[in-house]
Amino acid sequence: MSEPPVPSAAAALTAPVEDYLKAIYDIQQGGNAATTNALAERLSLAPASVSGMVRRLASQGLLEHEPYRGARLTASGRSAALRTLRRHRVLESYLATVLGVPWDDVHAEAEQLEHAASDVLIDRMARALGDPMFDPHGAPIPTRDGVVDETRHATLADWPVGTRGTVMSVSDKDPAMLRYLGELELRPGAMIDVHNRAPYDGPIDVSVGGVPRQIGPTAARAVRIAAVA
Amino acid sequence: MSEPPVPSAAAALTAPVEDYLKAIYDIQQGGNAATTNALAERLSLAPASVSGMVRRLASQGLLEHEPYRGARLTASGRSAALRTLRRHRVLESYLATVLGVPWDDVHAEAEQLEHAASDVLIDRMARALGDPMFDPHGAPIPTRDGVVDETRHATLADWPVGTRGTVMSVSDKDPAMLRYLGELELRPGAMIDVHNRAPYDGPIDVSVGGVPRQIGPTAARAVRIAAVA
DNA sequence: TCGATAATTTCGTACAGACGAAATTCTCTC
DNA sequence: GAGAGAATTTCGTCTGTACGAAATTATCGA
Repeated sequence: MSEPPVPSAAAALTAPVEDYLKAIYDIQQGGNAATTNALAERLSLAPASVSGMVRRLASQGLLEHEPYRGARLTASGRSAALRTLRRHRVLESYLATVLGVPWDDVHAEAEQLEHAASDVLIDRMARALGDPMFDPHGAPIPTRDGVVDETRHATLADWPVGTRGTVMSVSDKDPAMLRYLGELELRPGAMIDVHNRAPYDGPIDVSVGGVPRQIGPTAARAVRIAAVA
Repeated sequence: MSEPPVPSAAAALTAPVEDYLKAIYDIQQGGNAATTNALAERLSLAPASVSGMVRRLASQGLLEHEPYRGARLTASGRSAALRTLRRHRVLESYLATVLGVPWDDVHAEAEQLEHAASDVLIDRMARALGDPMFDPHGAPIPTRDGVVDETRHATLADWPVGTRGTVMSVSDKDPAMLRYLGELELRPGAMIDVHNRAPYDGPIDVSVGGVPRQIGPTAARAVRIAAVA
């Protein structure tokens, strides 16, 4: 009478689980170990909570956990993370482009909707936008089948003085920071020349699209740059 | 150090709570008592679960519960229900109109999204549509301040033989039913003449926009009609 | 090599939401 | 007015997710 458990049936993931997987992916992408504290910090949770959840996710085969060492996504965990990431970024793009939601609000809004929107709906939105490859902050949008460009670009804080570059992406984590970067015209696609960098984490002299600006190291670390093609 | 509980701070409602309130509103709107069993049926939950939740909601002031009698929304419960209903119906309208989601899918999709979308986003969507008053199934959309037309229209099953009417709305609960009604062109705005009704819940002879049709009583009860203006 | 400190895990606990089984209460009919 | 049957509630329990406090383990400097 009752449903026999089908081993391969991918039970829908809960919102918290999707958030954990996304956070782990993100931290790993940054080249760091997805350690308990790092996750707790990123998710604004107590380390004790993370410990418990990580154990559970490991037992579900979504990640591997070496105690005291951190978590690494398995193939299935990674693909779940990318599915969520795709939703998030398609939503961000759609909200910004079609509905005119401000640059600095789309992240928070997408953060909620990504757990509720169906894959078909996400695909519809993507198609309506012409299947964009990047979201409004310049982050690459995974395809339906989980393919993403994972190139890690340099940060404006590390960009060599005297060199020109294009803004590839900006971090979407902090709305206030985003507003600030927006005022400086530091959006994906902007052309940047780095003129001078004061030592000891001092301000950086740049010009953005020809306009001279000074920006601090924290803001500079939120901006990713590549050489002009 | 810790937050003192602010009595009037409207703590965000959880998705299950919003679902309960919506269901109670709906049942009351149908003129019935929001009894435990009715709620359990509507929400596909065990009666025991409903009992517990109803007690909790009563203690939060969202409804009044007379044991063994049923629940009635308080003013604040009602306004929460209408807020959710607005979200639901704006979402349905937006998905159908702008994104081309099929008539019979919008309900399920909106059911998820309604708990995640912010009020500002909903307002943006509504504005993009020109602040429509009805959703794709003809149900009235509450305004931001919780005003709705609560007129209860007659059902096609009760519509007097020999009379003409306009379809005001169709029930969105069952996708298969919706598809069927769609095939018969029974959409809001359609013109209907009722020619004959066989006794004992028999089929009804109608014409829809001039085309003769026969429909059964169950489908007829899903269609609401008003006199032509 | 030994602590001291920091990171992590364990443990007991809490709350929301759900369930089945058992107990209760209502209602309706005779 | 008394049961019978239906509706409802209570009770104990389960799962997921979170927490603080305490115990454990790792690491790094002396």
